[in-house]
Amino acid sequence: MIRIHNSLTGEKQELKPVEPGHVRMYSCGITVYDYFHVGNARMLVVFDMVSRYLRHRGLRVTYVRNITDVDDKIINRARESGVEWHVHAAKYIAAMHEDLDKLGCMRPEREPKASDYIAEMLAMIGQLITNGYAYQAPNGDVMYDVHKFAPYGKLSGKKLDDLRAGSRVEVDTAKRDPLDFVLWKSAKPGEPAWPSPWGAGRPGWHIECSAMSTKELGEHFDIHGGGLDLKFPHHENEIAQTCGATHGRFAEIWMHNGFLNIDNEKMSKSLGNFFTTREVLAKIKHPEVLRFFLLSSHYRGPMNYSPSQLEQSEAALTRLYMALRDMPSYGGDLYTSTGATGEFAAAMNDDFNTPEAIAVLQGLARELNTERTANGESARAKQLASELRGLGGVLGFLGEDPGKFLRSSASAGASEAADGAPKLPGLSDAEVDAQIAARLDARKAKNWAESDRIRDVLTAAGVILEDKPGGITAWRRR
RNA sequence: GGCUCGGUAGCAAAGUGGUCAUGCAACGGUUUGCAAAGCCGUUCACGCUGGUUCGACUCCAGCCCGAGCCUCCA
Repeated sequence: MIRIHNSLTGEKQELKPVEPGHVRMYSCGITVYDYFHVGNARMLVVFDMVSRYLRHRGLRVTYVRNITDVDDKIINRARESGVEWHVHAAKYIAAMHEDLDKLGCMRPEREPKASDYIAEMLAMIGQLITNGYAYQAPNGDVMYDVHKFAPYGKLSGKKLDDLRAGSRVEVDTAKRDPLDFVLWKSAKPGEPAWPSPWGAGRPGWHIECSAMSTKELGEHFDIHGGGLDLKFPHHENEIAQTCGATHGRFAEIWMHNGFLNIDNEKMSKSLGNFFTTREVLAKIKHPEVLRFFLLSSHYRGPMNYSPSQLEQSEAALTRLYMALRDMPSYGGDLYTSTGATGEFAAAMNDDFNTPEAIAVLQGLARELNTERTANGESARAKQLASELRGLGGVLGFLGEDPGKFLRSSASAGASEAADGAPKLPGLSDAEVDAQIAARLDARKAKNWAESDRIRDVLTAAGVILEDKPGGITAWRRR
């Protein structure tokens, strides 16, 4: 039984797919005006993890994650770059896919782009007007009439009066109520526009997700996710739109991931604490380190991004890979478990408790180490290795060849390392092997001074040696 | 002001009414030519104040501190 915290009720509830055995989930993807930042990465990794786990449990999953490709920021950036908006968007969609592949995020079943769903949005807006939930304002914009939708505010726990009391909402005479939001923006010179019954224009942001999710998943599906900041107003508005137009039930469970903060503050450009995923990936040993970090705390809580925490994640992940080193990939049956699989499932079934699931992996690594020390590559060791690799795979890591992972290092320019240590001179694998061969000769001659000198050189280059029985020296990069 | 969510050992981070999280770091042991890695062991906790209880970090109340949302935002 999989229990998930539902933002709509504030409680955990059992996942019971509307269509038995088939989970349909939607998450609000990103707006492709730039490379996405590590906060976006958290949301993308979290919902990838959710979809992976549900699949792992044997459920059929249809995961839809949209791409917002029509938006003020895109239009502005495109203008600055002197290209058409869709050209700008296409560039960052390609970049997004590159970064997502590195992060180990599987492609969702569908990745609808807002600009391909204009017809569906117009149909929905028309239906909202018919149903009395929307009106065209004097300036030509079509607005949602918040008053007409009684449950408005349920998701975010807000009341219309309270929202107004907050009153940071700017006065807009085109609106009947300050909280009314735009469904269709009338065209402005130089902006993309599509014809509509209310004049040429482009869609408001909120209607995009209502149109795409219902078109792809129907009016009643299982999970709708996104970042905590989308809870209000975006998701609130989506509910108002979809339910207003279809009178359907829309999403059963709403999931929201917490923020990724920098120095305990939300990332923002004004504070200058803004990191793109791309630049972070360039600084770390392996992309899985970032994924591991993002899953090392529970998805709903806030988490803090810092180089030292990335280093801790690297160390923890390295420990897992060390346990798997020189263990070939056995095709063993994951489900004939040592018990860890059950513990892992119990953790994940409880609202996707990835930190606890990772603790299970660490326990498995310890058992594997102990077993290998005692009995070498025994049947049990193979079982443990297979299980560790398999369960890690459910979370989307431990997919790399251990030797390759351990010998990888941050790409050039990044060895300034999190702690500000000076950049280290790099050595190719072949150079390292040559040095080790030379050291082995020195060791055979019991020339410890020379042996240690060579090791010091390698250490300075970020290479750690491990002498094994039988004159074998394993190595890895730190 | 309204509405949320947090405060766990040096750093991160789970969890529970009554022996254990887990990882990193530190210390000791084992091992090693010396290391590294592994294993074993040790140190270091549950914001404050009351209450309930045989017993609370875990439940309740109050308080303090921090963050977020109420405006585009993962």
